Amino acid sequence: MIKNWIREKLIKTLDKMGIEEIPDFKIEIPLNNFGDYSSNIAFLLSKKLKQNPRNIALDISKHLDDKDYFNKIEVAGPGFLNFFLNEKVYSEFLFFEYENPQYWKKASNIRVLFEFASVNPTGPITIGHGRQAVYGDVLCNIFQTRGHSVEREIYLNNAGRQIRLLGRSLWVRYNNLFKNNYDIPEGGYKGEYLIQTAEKLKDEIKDKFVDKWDSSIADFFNQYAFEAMFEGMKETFDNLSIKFNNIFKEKSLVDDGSVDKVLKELKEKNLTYESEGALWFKVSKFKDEKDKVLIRSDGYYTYYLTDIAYHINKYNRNYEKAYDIFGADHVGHLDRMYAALDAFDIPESFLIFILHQYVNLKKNGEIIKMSTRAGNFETLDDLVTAVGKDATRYFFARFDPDTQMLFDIDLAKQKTNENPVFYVQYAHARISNIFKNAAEKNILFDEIPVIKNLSSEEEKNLIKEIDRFEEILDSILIDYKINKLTNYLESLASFFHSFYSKHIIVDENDIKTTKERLALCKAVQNTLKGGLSLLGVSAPENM
RNA sequence: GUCCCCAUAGUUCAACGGAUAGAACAGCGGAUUCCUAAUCCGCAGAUGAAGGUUCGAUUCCUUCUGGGGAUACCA
Repeated sequence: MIKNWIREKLIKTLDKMGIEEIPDFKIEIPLNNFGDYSSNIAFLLSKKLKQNPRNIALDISKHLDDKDYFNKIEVAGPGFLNFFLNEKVYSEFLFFEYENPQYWKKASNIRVLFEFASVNPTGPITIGHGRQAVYGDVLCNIFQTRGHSVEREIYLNNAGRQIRLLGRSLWVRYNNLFKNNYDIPEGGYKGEYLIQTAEKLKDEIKDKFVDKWDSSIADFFNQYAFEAMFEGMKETFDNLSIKFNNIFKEKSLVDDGSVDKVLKELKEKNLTYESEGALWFKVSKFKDEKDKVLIRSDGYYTYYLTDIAYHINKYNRNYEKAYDIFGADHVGHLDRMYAALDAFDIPESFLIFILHQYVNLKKNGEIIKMSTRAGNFETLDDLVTAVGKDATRYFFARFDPDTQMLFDIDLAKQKTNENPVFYVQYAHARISNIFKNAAEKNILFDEIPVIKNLSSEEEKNLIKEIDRFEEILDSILIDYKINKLTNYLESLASFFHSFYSKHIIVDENDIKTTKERLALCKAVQNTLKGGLSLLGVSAPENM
């Protein structure tokens, strides 16, 4: 990276000047005429050296004399160091890019687990869930490409209370088909999708369970409903190209005794007690939180209990780290989970929670609340059908996970051209076309030329922008804000479109410059393609 | 009440504590004998309020206001 190269030059220079303990300074791409790159180092040194920043900057600029690479080093304003680079630097970077087409990919050596999209399998995936599914998938892609061996896992709650409510709700719908009126239970699922499932079931078993109900019939309905819902989920994820390495079912933890083992150990450690007929875990012993129920007074295990067993299971699978991606409603879950891990001597650093805010939907100009239970929601499938996979994925990836997003459904479904994904894709397609055009004129792009004529603002901007790619990816590893990637691609595309409209790229009268510009186009295209592929969005040759 | 996120242009979003707060859409005005006008160029338009820290604050701290979430024997 060019930035790192300047950073090293600066550090060496400071060393030469006898300055020790160099603070963590910045190299930035400044606005307008403040050079190609600039640094704030002088401000940070000013306190220590008890000099005004301007003088320090002047001093550094005198010592940093590398005429081969810097055309000019300027001290500006209160003490910024502004670097004007020689074309040679750009040329070398482009050459490197060309020699290593996917230079941003790092070998995967850190084994991590990502859990995301663990929605309750009690109905169709909603648009709200779509945000998390896309978010998780893209984040995994970025971790994977920057040196992590990522496993994607989805956890399905198929053992607890809601699956029973779901089963019973299905049974009611099934009976309704035979004109038997039963009511959907309190807290049950009222969405119409269960009617369709009931119809399918009716075809299969006819009137076998009409007016009949016992625990084994309940098990049958629970299982049938779960499988049906899960099939639907898989299809939805498939349509968005979201795949999981592991599908982890809550029930397996009950069946293989993991949950009982957790209970036994907690009891042995004297970390549980009974109260009001329920079994509680002493969360307050570890965190400033209320104690929590593990087993309800009606005998059902809580989500919390099975989730403890689940995370112990994760830990025993020897990942370097486990990441849980949850919606904002899970904030309360964090400290409880850490308390439980603590009880089993699992370090907090093993588990990282990544929370994202909700999606608010706007329909017919009104903001609506979604509820799977009430049967009042918009499905993700409808959205994908209406606008396509690329636009859906790009749209969700585009928002800062920490902010609530307002999603205007009508707008999204109709005016798909408003989605900036097309802007980025168009830049890619345009470049493909340039190469087609060059080939038609028999200008071959075989090897990268020595860059000598790329000195316009547009060309330098493009190279600098390409150079930012790795930096953007790495910063996402730290703050998990994947919207930086879409921002970046839009910016790169914008620089390209601007360059394109000002310069003729394929020019038969100037083969030399043409080849250099083709090299630049190749690098832009390569980066666009790389970024889009991390987003799971296609990079079309034609539009 | 307490805790967690958020508040930027008419709208939807940007901006590792840096110089003149960027885009997109909407609005207004331009550009195509030449590689795709799904584009480009120009105009107009914004940091919720009040303090504080700093050479410098949209960014950090405090208070307030407004929105969302949590505070379940829901998951």
